[in-house]
Amino acid sequence: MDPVTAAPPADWPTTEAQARAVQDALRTRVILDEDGPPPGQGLVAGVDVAYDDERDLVVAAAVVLDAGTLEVAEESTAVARISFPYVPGLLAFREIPAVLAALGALRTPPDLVVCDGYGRAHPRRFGLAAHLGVLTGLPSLGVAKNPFTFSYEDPAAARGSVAALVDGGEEVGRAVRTQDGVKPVFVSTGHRVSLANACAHTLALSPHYRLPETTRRADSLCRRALTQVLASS
DNA sequence: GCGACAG
DNA sequence: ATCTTGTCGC
Repeated sequence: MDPVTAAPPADWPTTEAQARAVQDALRTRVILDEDGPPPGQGLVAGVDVAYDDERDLVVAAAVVLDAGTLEVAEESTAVARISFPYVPGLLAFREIPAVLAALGALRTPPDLVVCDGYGRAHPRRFGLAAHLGVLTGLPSLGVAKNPFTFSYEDPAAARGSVAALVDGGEEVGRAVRTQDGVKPVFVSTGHRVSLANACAHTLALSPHYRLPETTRRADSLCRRALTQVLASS
């Protein structure tokens, strides 16, 4: 399937101050008191992006898996101009236009969206997963590969072990060991999903590798799509 | 003030 | 994120 083309909204922020103001306004819409869909059922979408800084391009992929079998149900991709520089804490403004377009190109909306990065674990409690959840209305969570600026105790070595991810004395996420003896991933809630459920989803989606199948699939798809785009221009 | 900092 | 081959180990 060819990538759809995306453009940011006319009022997309230009400065860091504007972007932080958008986060402060939208964060009030995050829903934290829902458990979210049950792990192992329904459709789960993984989203990720790949960049070409030279050509100022970002390619997003959405891969929908059957949560029970982890088989691919549907895939989509989208291309956009890079709409914001990378600034820690403002990652969403770089990725969201392309990701929204990829999600919008799906025939069936998923029951849950799994993002690369953070949700509630964020300086202003409004990382990529929370932002995407609010804009789509879909339950969402974030799985990051690094602890960012947060602190945590190393979880026990066994798969399934968890430890709190702490920011200013508050548990903003969890370090989750998805494979025996392998570095944990860092899970936080996005929108309409509890932290416990977010961790359960992450484990259910990671039977064989450190990262969830959703993000592995989305990562490889957006890289392939970027290569395609570059080859055909 | 300086350094660190999701992707 | 991205630049990048072989290589150590199960």
